[in-house]
Amino acid sequence: MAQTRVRFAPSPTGYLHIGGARTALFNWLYARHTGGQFILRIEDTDRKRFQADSLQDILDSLRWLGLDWDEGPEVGGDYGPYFQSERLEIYQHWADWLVEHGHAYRCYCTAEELAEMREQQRAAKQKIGYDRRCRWLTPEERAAREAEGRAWVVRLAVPLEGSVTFHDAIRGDITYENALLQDAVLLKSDGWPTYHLANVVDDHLMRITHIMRGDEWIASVPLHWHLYRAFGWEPPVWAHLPVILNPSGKGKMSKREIRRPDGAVIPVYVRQYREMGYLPEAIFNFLSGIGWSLDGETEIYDRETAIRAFDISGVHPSPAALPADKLLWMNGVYIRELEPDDLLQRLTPYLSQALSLPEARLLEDERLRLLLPHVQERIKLLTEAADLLDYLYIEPVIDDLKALIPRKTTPEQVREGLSRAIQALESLDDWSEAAIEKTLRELAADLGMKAGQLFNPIRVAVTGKRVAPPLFVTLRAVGREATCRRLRAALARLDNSVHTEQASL
RNA sequence: GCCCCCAUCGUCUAGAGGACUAGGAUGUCAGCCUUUCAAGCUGAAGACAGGGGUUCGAAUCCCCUUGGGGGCACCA
Repeated sequence: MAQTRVRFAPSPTGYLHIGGARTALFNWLYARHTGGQFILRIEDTDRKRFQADSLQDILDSLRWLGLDWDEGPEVGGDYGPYFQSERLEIYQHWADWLVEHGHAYRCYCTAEELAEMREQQRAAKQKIGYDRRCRWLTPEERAAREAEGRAWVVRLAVPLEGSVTFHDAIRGDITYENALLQDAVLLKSDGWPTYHLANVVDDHLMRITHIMRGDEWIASVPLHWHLYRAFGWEPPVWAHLPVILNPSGKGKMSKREIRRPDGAVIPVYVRQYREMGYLPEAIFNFLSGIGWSLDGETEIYDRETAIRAFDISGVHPSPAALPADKLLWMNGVYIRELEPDDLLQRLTPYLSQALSLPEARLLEDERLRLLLPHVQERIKLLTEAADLLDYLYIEPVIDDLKALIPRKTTPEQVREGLSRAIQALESLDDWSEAAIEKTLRELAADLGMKAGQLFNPIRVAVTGKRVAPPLFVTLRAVGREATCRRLRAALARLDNSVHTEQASL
């Protein structure tokens, strides 16, 4: 059997969508599984919707996910060009060919005429659709219109009767009545092709063996089928992937950012996931599990494992809601599996941005390395790390003094605890975790307080947060001087508040 | 409106007529651990959309209903 050749054919009308990424991923997996080629083709025939920065985003996002292409932009290949905008003569040639062989015809209708036709159809409650008026033009009528210099499009002359049955590798046989089909436009009046023509011509010329794409394309397969037949070409294998639905399960995944009832933002572009601190390997793993599963048991697996196991026959046809909470969990799993150095490398750009610090300074900061393992098991997104580390670089602000007072603890106890902690820590010779722990535990016992009653106020005083990495390593990282300074500051605020806020405390 | 596709826990899924008392994961809840929060460990609740067939036997096959999704452009 000939080598497998699959393609991902995005349109540069927007950033790479998560659903598009899944389509690309499945194609890529199949190419790698079969040892075939994965081709990237840019379908830029819609000049109205073209967005200049989207092409770069698509390339960047695919590379970020590790979906490398064997032929396509910036890579080349033997079947180029890979931009449809550079293949216009090819489409025009084949459009002419179809007209000459009676499979297509020139239609001279203007947009106004078509609008009027639809209006009449609506009024008469007839079926809406092109009535093929130009299909039946006599040679004389045609010549007259050409002589007038009227603009024309090329339309496919679909059979009026009969039906098409084609096979879908995921869904089986699907039948459409020809009578329901439109004489679709193949070549626009500006000489550019529509999707239908360009797609069929390119897939054939590029020797594509399998078409895997979103199932919103199913309805246009009959048209393509007729095109292949008119050309006398062998159609590839079709496999229509289930669409990804919104996390709510309602409707196809939005094209733009969506918001959950609880206010959480569900990103839809790959770049948004990257910005939020998702790992590419987590996205890869996650996406592969929508509409396909490795074995029904294993959730976490690497790309080699997925490549080995992937097959079109394992793709199941039903639409799936994007399980956003599962992705978050999975990202946490991948973060926890990272080697410390790797984690630091990946974290640095996010920290640098959040804390406005140069990356170099972060990379050489030993205190960061000390805290890193503890941050690692507490974050599910790379962007969450800053909140667990910022007190290393900025003096904490305690907005709410109540945060200093644990439950079942009096302000007096806290004041006593902080005050004694300062004394004990200032005179501590050995600023190690073990020594700090021993000191503070003994102090708590001495004061007759539970560990938390003493530790929690210290945590808040030193980090400004109720939630932070474990206390002793945190104090070690922050350093004796800063620790004691912050404890004193907290104590002072507490003393100060006795007069002004006593009632509320 | 017409056409097409789809249908297992809230969600992602396993399930190719008997191995199903329907498995895994996530999420939720409870407990343990514990200096906070996580992580980890235990445990619990939670699904074959409904109705007809076919068959000795149906989550699995067929039909209908219902529900969901998609398509009907000189967009892809």
